[in-house]
Parts: sequence; C-alpha cells; structure tokens
Amino acid sequence: MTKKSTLVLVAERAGVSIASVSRVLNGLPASDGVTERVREAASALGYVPSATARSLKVGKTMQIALAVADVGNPVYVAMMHEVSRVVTEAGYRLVLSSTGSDPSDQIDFLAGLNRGFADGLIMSPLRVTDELVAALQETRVPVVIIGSLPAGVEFDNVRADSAKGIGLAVKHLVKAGRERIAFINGPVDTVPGAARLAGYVRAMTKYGMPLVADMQAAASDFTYRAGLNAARELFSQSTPDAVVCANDLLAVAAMKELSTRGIRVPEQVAVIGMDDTDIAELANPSITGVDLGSVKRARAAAKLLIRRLETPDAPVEQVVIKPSLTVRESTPGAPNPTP
Amino acid sequence: MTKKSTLVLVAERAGVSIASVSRVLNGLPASDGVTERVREAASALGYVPSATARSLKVGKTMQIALAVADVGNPVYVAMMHEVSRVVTEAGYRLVLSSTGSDPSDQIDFLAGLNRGFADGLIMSPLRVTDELVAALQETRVPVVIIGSLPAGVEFDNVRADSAKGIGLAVKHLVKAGRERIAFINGPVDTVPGAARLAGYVRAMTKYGMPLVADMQAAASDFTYRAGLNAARELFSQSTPDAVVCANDLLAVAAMKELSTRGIRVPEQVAVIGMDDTDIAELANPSITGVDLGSVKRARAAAKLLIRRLETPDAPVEQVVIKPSLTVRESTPGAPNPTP
DNA sequence: CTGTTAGCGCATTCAA
DNA sequence: TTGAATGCGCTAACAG
Repeated sequence: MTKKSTLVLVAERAGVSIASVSRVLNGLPASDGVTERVREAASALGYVPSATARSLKVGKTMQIALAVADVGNPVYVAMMHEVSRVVTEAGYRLVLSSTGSDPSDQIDFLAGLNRGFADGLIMSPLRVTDELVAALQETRVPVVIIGSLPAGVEFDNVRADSAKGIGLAVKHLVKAGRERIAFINGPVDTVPGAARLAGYVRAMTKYGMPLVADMQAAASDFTYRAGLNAARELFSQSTPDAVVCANDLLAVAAMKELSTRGIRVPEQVAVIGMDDTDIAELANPSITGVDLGSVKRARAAAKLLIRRLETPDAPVEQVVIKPSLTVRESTPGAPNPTP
Repeated sequence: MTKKSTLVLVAERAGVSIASVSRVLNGLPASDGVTERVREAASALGYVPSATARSLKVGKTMQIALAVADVGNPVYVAMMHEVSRVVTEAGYRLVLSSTGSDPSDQIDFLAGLNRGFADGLIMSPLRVTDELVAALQETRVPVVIIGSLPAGVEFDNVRADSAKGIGLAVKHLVKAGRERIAFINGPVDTVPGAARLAGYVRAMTKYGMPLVADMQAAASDFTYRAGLNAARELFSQSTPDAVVCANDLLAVAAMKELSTRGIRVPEQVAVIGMDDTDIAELANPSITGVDLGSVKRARAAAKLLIRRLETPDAPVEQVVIKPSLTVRESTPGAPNPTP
C-alpha cells in the first residue's frame, strides 16, 4: 500500500539532511540519535531505496546478463540455474536472454548490453561467427564465454574437455568389449559439434578402433527430433554395437530408434550420452553419460565474471573443466556386477 | 573499443544542445541539418544511451521479473521460455528469479522488487502462504499470478482448469475400458497438488469410478525421485490398470517402476501424465498427456502484465486456459487404430 | 525548430 | 559527526 518515498521525505521526517539518511542507510558512521530517528522515519514511511537512482550514481546495476543458445536443451537449463544461484548469492540479479542460436539476435542483445543495463555478461554461443566475435569485442562490459573460442580471441573463458570426455566413453566401451563404436553428433558447424567430432576421432584412433563413415551421423540440431533422423540414418546404414551421442537428447533419440527396431540396450547396442543431464537418469534404461561438467562450468563462469567485476584488470583467465563418466544401465558393466 | 560517451559529448561535437541530440535520437521532430550532424556525431563517438539514466528519468526500467518455483521442472522452463519471448518482443528484458519453493526467498525477492528494478512481476507460486499474499499485496509494481489464488485475493491471474484436464484423462481411460484408475499426485499442500487432487476426485465420481485410498499416492515433491517412491508405494499396495500422474516427471517415474516390475505399458497399465512437456514425447513409450496449457498460460500472463503496464487501471482480469489431451503410446487407443 | 533549465533519487565531496 | 551542494545521464517543459 505504501506508495513511494524518497530520501528527502525520510530526511524531513527525521529532521536531518538527506546525506545523513544516506549514511545511516548505508551503514556509514552516524551518531546514535540520528541513526535512531532515521531508522524510525524510514520504516514509518516504508522507505525503499531506488535501484535505478543508485545505479546511475554508482555506475553499477548489480545485474548480470546470461545469454544461452538453446533453452530447451536441459544442459543449458542446468547451467542457467547454477549461474542464477552464484550470481544471486553475490548480490546480483540475473537478466536472461534466450536469444536462439540466431546470431543476429545475439548481436542485438550485445548492442543492448552496451546501454549498460548489466555489469557483465556470460555467454555460451553455439556458433561463433566473425560478427559475433566483433560484437563481443565491442562490448563495454566484461564478458565471460562458456565454450571454446577461435584462436587469438581472448576472453575470460571456461570450457569442457570434450576430447577427454569422449575418450572416457570410448574407453569404457572398449573395455566392455565393444568393437563397432558409432557416433551421433550434432551439427558440425557448432562449437560443441566440432569439438565432439574431434574428440571422437582422437579417441577412436587412440584405442585402435576403425574410423568409418558409415558409423557416423550428424543430426541437424542438438534436439530429440533431429536425433531421431540421425539415428534412423545411422542404424539403416550400419550395425554398431555401441553408439556415443554428442548429447543426452540425441542419446534418448537413439534409444528410441533402437527400441523401434527391436534392438536391445545395452545387450545388443550400448548407448552413451553426453552432458549427463537429468534426462540421462530419467530415461529407461537410464543412460550412461559423460558429464562434461556443465554445472561446474556455469559456476566457474559466474565466479570468473564476479571476480572480474571486482578486479577489472586481473589477467584473462581460462578454465578447463574435467569430464567424468557415470555408468548407468544403457551400457554393460554397470556398478552392480553382472555374472 | 569505444569507451563511453554522453549526450553532452555528442552535443558538443555536433554543435547543438543536448536537447536536440535527445530529440533526434528519439525520433522527435528536428531539422534535417541538425538531424544529420547529430547522427554523424553520435556514430563517430560510438554513442550509446544509458539505460539507467533513462530509467531514472522516465520511471520505467523496461524490465519484467519472472519468479518461478521450480526450475528443474520442464514445465516451468517452457513457461519461462514463452514469457521471455513475449516480453522481449514488447521491448522488455527478463529478470529471472529462481527462488526455490522457499517462501522466504520469494519474499526477499519481492522486497527487492520494491526497489524498482523491474516494472512488473510474473509469479507462479507453488505454495501460497499468508505471508506471501501479504508481501504480494505490498508490492509496488503490477503483479500477474500464474495459478490459483485464495478466494478474495485479487490479482491479474491466469490459471489452468486442472479439474477438466483430469476429466479428460479419466474419460479417455474409461472409454478404453480401464476400471481401476489410480492417481499419483504431488504434495497436496501445493497449489497444483490441491487442484489436481480435487480434479481427480471429481472426475472419478463423475464417471462412476470407485474412489479408494489404495489407489492414490502423493509424492513428496513434483520430481522424478519422489515419483519413484510414490509409484513404488502405489503398486505395492494395489493393482490398477491405469494411472493418472499429476506431472510428466511423476509419469516417467511411474513408467520406470512399472518397467522394473515387468508390467507392460499400456497393455497392463496405462499411464497418463500432465503438463505435456517435451519429456512426454521423449519417453519410451511416449506418454499420453493432458496439456494444461502451460505455454498459453505463460503467454497470457506476459500479455496481461504488459497490458497493465500500459493501462494501469484496467479492471483486474482472470484468464482460464482450457486443457487438451494428446494421445500417445502409453495409453491404448492411439491415433493409429488398433485392431 | 531549438536552446535553457529543471529535476528523476541517490552517493559523495567539501566545509563546517 | 553532519549539512549543503554537486552531478550521474537523460527527458520534458518551457521559452525563444
């Protein structure tokens, strides 16, 4: 019900200057008497300081922007959640931009950012175009990038080690005696798509596995629907005994297609997903997955940004998060030993 | 690269007053000459207006806050996404608060809101306590609530018709000849939990189905894990031939438990979920679900808020979104007729 | 059509 | 310790 109320009003009621009110409310030294009366006046008037006025004066909005490529992918939701947590704890608000993967939207957003509605930005771009890099460099506030960047582009940055992650997956499969390990990727022209393909190639080579085209498919998107098509293509052209998927959504799609074809998981084909989001556990059978450290990445990114806001000219930092494998039902050799 | 730049700088370079600069940049009438030179100066200086300064002056932040109860539940993600879309399109930014279901967090958030960092709020509370209602009423900005409210509390409000939704589910099951229709609910002390229980009771009564305690279970949370426990409890105490779940997550859990027990879906037990999120389609078998119109609700809420921001004293509006049923594999009588 | 001026609400310097 | 005064960057009267 209390309408609005300003410093002046409070000052009048307390019979002091607005400066004193400001001091008391910000915990700066003031005599007990003044403190007392200001407090009284403030609460009597239901005074609440104006965030905008303070921002204008102090030059900080206490807001952090987060731009994610693809809401709809649980991994981004998880990251968003973690960023939200860290940022809130540090006293910042989270401004969310779900610009799709459309680069022009992202660039619009960056332009808006320059109006200074946020003190910093965390971004996880799916595709990194030259325009995006340029816009990023024009940005007036600190930026932390989640994901790999083209060589030479320097930002605070945190990324996953996809190569090692896929290595974990392939190793697990090889140990289980699988010999025809296929790969369902997302679009290769995306940052994660490229990284995961490279990782697959490296891992297969490392473990002496044949690298054949028939055993690879790339979905047009990191989505379930696209995954279904890719899986259909893959399984109609080859007969793997294991398939590594670049994504949990793709893994679920692969399992669906296998089920449609009456192929049993993991007996006939083992399935491994990546990101290890909630749905890996929800799936039936639950999916063995490589955790690329999405939550840790999000946390690290948020911390990095906050640190930079506090220490603007600290050296640029690059963090790499280590992957780990969680074995579940979609793969043989589950925790509970099989006879 | 371009540092910062203010109206004054632009005015100086263009040789005009700051007022003229402001006019030109806001599209107000100005002579061609002035317009020209201001434009030139502005772009030469890389001028970008300050969002905060503008906010302070105009009294609008162009930000809308969204407070959701439970990120982690895909239905809220979907709603968030839609709100984001509508709000962005209208020129607003989205400030996200993932205050858990903890009411005190929500109240803190509301207190912060009063500092005026956003022009309005959309909130979908899981539990509505008296304190929350009180805080909501103290709020200085327009609020739109998604979900039911206690009688007498008046806000712009959009909600689902859960009762009718569950009616759809039960009807579908009855038509398919199922006779022992169980119900797995979430916590009854939540807004949706209460509504859905009431809906189940009403629907069962309406279709002349017996209403027995053995056939009902309430998960301690609207999550997969809690759902597993509830399902375990339910299936160990009774043998339904169909189960309606208050949530897609609970439905997935139910299917998992059924699968563990070697019970086939939908032949032996049919499963219906609610919310009809992505995972209903991802599940295997895919889940027949009642779409409670989450996306429509989100859209309506966003539109409602924006309308109120434009027309502060329009009458309070209450929108009810109609549910619909999508038949999938977890239920007999799928689109492709079975012999 | 254009310039001058006055705040928006607050934090902060500078005197007292 | 406290008060008066200044200005953050911008828009909107109000004059001219």
